Amino acid sequence: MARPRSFNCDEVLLAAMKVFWRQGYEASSMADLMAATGLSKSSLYGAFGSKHGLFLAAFEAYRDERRRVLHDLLAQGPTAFEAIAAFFHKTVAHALQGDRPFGCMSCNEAVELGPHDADVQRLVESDFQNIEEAFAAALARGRADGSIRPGDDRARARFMTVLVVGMHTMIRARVASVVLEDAVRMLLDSLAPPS
Amino acid sequence: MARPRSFNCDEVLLAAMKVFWRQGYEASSMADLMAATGLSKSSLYGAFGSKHGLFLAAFEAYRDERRRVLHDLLAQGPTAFEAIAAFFHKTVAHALQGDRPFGCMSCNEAVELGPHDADVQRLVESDFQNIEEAFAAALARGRADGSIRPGDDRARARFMTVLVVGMHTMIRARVASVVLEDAVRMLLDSLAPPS
DNA sequence: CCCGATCAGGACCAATCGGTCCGGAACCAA
DNA sequence: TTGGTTCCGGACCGATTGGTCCTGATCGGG
Repeated sequence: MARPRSFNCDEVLLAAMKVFWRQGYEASSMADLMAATGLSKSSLYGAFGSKHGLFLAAFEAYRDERRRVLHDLLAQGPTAFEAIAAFFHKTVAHALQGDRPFGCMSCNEAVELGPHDADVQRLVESDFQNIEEAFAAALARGRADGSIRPGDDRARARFMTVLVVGMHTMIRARVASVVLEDAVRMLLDSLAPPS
Repeated sequence: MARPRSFNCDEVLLAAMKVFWRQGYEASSMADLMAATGLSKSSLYGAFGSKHGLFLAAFEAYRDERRRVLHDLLAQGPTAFEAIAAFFHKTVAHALQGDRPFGCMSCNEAVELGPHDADVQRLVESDFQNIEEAFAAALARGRADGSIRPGDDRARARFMTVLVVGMHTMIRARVASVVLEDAVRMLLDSLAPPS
């Protein structure tokens, strides 16, 4: 045929995703995206059609990647309780780290584009659903290994999802980390088996 | 002297606040604000100096108003537990209502401007602090009237703050209300005194 | 070899943005 | 009445935006 694509689509989407994640959709200009991806405007429009198309592709990549990481994190560790504890502590630690106080891209875009963009709303919803399912799976494991107090696991998974969303929003606001630590402690207390 | 101000500053700020609340800062144009406030561009710039100045004034009005409402809501009712339960149920009901799925302005601006605007970050932080204090006061009342299980009230107030922030973000994303209801139920279960 | 596709890069466009300025009408105190 | 102030509304500005189009160089399969 002819000359093939000379760039890696996944790497381009990853670079674009970082820009959108940090700055949001409207605040990210095509110039920013060209610089971050290393591609020319012609190539970006040729491959993704529009800024919005590039955004949706990058957002979808974010969601899929996050789903993988989340399931992996919550599946490891000796017990489900310890996996959950490690996950939340790591989330708080990221907030302290300072170089990445960008929160969660789904939360950010739920706020910015959610009310006006059905495609984005759908992706946000599926990401939140993924989080809930990952927690539900971890709670099921906890029920099996006895590391978590018995309870309504579906409701608890939803509860934890809301908590994670709130934490990420507050991380982006650079709230004092002690607030997050206290919240995590309260959650873990409610999950720990009765002594 | 000369001709006095012919508009009510509070009403203007309230109108501007609604626009910013729903659309965010960047997505709100001066034309939107002129239409909502009923003032001309000249008057707006004369009174507030800039779009950013108008925004900060409107945001501050939001924070102050919210502080009042929150303390009032959590102080009424026969017991602290019932006041807290009513507050969370009302929050969820607002999400169902449909005509106001705008979430919380502080959460929205924490996401949009928080990372880049120190003034906004300060206002967001103080709003979150106000929420925490309102919950702390309610928990103290609950300790006195025996309607709430004893525990670490400061940590619990922070926990509830994170939860509220998460709920508002998810409300803006138009998430299924059952998720919020489950989360509220889990919270109230953890606050209810042992039977 | 050579056609067809992809690349970079810049010219260019219409639209929108926040902000400034000006003219004239409205208003009130002195 | 007069002078200072506020109001509106529109003209105007420079900057930036997403998007289109074109040129030319580059590359690879038939």
